[in-house]
Amino acid sequence: MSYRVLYIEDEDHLANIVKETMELKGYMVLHQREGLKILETIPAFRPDICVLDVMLPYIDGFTLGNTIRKHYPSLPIIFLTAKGQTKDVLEGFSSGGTDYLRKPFSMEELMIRINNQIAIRRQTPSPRIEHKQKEFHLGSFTYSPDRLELRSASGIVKLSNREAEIMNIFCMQPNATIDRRELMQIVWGDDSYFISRNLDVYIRRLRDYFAMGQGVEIITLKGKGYHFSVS
Amino acid sequence: MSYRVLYIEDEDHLANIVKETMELKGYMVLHQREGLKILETIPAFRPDICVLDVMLPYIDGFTLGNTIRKHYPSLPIIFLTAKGQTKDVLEGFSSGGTDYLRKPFSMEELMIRINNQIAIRRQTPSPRIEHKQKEFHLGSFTYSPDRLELRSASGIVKLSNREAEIMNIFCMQPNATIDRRELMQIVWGDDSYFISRNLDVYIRRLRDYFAMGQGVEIITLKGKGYHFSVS
DNA sequence: CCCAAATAAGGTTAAATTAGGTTAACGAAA
DNA sequence: TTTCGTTAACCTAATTTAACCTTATTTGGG
Repeated sequence: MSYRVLYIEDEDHLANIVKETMELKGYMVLHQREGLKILETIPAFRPDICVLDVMLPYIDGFTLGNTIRKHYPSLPIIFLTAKGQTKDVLEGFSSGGTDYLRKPFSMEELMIRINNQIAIRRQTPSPRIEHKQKEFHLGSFTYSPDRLELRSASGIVKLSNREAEIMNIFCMQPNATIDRRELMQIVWGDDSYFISRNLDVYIRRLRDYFAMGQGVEIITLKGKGYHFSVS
Repeated sequence: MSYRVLYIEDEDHLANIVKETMELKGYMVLHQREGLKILETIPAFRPDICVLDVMLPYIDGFTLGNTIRKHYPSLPIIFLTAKGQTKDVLEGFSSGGTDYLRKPFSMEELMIRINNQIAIRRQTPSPRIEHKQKEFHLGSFTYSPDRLELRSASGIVKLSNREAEIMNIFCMQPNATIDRRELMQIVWGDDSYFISRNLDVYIRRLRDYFAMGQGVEIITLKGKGYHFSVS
């Protein structure tokens, strides 16, 4: 089983190196440049661990850590702090960090600490991340993520795993733009060409389902992603 | 309240510095030069955390860590490793360490990590002691893990050992995704092809049972595992 | 500055693959 | 000898791959 790492880092160069190394070790990594939408990303991606840079635009890492801790008390968080900032480290732990690493760090060191945090957490029988909502009302449809069911006047459709994963992401952000690459990253852990055709197939299926009722539409934003339009 | 640190270190000079610094910070420290009698020391001293040097006479730190972990699964252990010994570190974590520090370390760093480990442990409500529930109410069913019985309006089904093992795992995480490989690892200690067909057989049997009532469903998440849907 | 060709992005459909499901039968333990 | 767990052969459905199609966006000539 491959573990899922949510990694927030604004420096692209560093991020790419770290991401690739982690992927080589068999982890599924979702990298984002800032944490504004983290409360939507977490239930969609269901990470086993978060790795947060501390210096981030918009929201700093510690604030982010606090937010995560509030909603997901048992999700491990590793902070990446700038060197020589002990005060920061203390603040980091008080804001819910379970470990930290000073920059510059070796990948080896990071991997060890990630493995360790996941191992510690797995010993404790802790609840996995669940969908916060039991049901979503979308136009003339009702979607239940627990039962993977899409209900409407014309009947019940059982969604497959992949179909449901995409639905879950859409439901987190109704009437918003969902980035195509990000979507692929979350569902397939990859955004290559073949996955891309693959996503198309599933979008097609969802559109078929939604055509059986009213009020929901998946609108293509070419070059960007999809707009999940719900009324 | 002052926390209690059990500190095993054979270098007297270093040990004194560390001990004194910790005491200045208000910790109660018991320092010993080797770990031969650790299983007598722990219940007597009741430490909140153990700090173990790795290079020790008679018994090395990792072996010691293993022993401690066996008897006190939730007691945090910090290893102090010689520099440049990554292999050792990995071994250390697998032998139950919860953190480690490379020599030479700063006292500040050690204090931070000790505090953090104690804090983490305090957060965990009932650390690692499995709380076995007497009965689970699942839809129109009642499952009793003690009696291996699944009761519903249509009668009582006696579950076999294997059936119950799988049920137990499902009941720990209702409405969550259970990884297929992980499930096989837990029940059979193996996730090979034949085990896989085997699991299918048992899933089938459980599904048959649940078909006799309502509110419980085992949903396949292809490529992932199962979703134990309970209402 | 406009329009058509070129190109890139996404859509459709069906075949291929792989993961999982079903059923029956066999053998070991109780 | 009955129950349970495993193996095996065969079946079904989700997912991926592939080939081909359509539409938006870009580009460059007039």
